Amino acid sequence: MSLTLHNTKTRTKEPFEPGDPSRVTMYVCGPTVYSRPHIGNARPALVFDVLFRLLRSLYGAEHVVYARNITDIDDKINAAAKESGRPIGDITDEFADIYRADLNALGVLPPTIEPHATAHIDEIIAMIEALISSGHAYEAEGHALFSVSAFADYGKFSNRIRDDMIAGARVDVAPYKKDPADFVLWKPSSDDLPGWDSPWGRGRPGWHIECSAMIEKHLGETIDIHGGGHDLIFPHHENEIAQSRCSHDGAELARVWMHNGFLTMDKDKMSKSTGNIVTVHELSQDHAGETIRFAMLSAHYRQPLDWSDDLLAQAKSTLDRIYGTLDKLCRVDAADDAKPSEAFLAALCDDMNTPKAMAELSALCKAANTTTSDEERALVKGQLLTAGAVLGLLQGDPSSWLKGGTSDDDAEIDALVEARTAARANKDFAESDRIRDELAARNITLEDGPDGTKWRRDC
RNA sequence: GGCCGAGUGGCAGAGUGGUGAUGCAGCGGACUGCAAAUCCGUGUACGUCGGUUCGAUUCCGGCCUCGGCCUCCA
Repeated sequence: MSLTLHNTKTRTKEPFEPGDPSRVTMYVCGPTVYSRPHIGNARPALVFDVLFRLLRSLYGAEHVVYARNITDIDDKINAAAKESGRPIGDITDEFADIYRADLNALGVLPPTIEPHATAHIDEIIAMIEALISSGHAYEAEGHALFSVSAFADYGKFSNRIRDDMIAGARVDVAPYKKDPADFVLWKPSSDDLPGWDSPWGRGRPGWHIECSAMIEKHLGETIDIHGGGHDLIFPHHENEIAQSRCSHDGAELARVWMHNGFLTMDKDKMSKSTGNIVTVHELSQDHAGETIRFAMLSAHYRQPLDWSDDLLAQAKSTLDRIYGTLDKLCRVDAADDAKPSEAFLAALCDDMNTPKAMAELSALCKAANTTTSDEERALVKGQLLTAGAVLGLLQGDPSSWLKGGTSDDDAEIDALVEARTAARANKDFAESDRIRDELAARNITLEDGPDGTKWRRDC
């Protein structure tokens, strides 16, 4: 199955061809750790988790190297530290842990490498020094600045014309800049801010340089896939490209650039600065991580997605149906050589068309529920489970899913169900219906089937 | 102003130059003691105005509306 991916660089879908199929490299811009991640922050992590799983299944788990960074030096972190009076390291550690825990709850696999910016100061300084000595950057008043005029392709990636940007007057026109579009590689730190000694004095790295330095160190000069949110195309990725290519004799930084679309709430961009957010933590209080994951993947990753309670409710209903099907197959062993169906893989390999892939899941459910062949049931069960694994879904115990996990009153419910079964055996339908009504009042729904009565918790 | 992207049936959301994905919800039926689940059936959907075409939701152009980036931002 050949993989096709949309490349931001060319704005088209292209066949994916890694430089080395035995070492497929992917880098995704991770979080700046100073607050809890909101569900919008989780989209790239989730989307590229699916790509990570897909690449592992296509090239072999040992042949994919996925790096997602942690930015632990940043002015917002400094501000949070000052406000709370806590040491910066405390804050970055706490929120990095929360980030990992929140993503874990959504079924996101840990990346192969999780580089921290502060652990790569030497590499950052070395890259800046090289850029200065090659004439692509310069020092000014304790800063190191990248000279955009030294990179002829600057602006090509994000399709931006320099004069328009400067005319916008929103770039920081600092007096020490040779050109208003030049951006900071290194900036001085006052004594109360974290800083490292450098050839340009005590200071800290600019925003973009950490990614260039960490990619070079862990993945190489040219990587296969670079991902992130749509808003990072400019300036972040444009600047990364400038730094890295000028450090590497013009070698391209990434063969494929992928950018996920944004989440909205009530049609407005979800953004920390506007407060229009819901955190992963909050969502996880009321919804299973798998429901949240399913909801996120129900739209194509490049499309905008309006996040709402209704979206989550629909995701839950659909998952209930699939798990209900799997529950009916509980006595069937999945086929030994199980693998996802061709149609499912074809959908995912078409630029990660998760909605279409999920439609295939429904087709499999229908097949399972209509066939009379045990052989086909085994086949379909295997296809459902292996397809689910690529999406990071459906790996839970179906019965447990339907019951909403384990609860203190499970035994009591089981007892009532047994009592009802006894009543039904005696044709005492008044009593059996009374028990069912009693359970219904507690959001318990019963299903009488060939394997006896099953129950599930609706919420 | 420049640059992106989007407008699909009650909702979500794929896709395609010509037989109306898929899920949720609704309706009818089968099944069931009755339900539930499941299955079967059921919807004259593609912002708008033109153009190309035998034929356009799908291609081209104009327009309208909405969102994003151009400053930190997933």
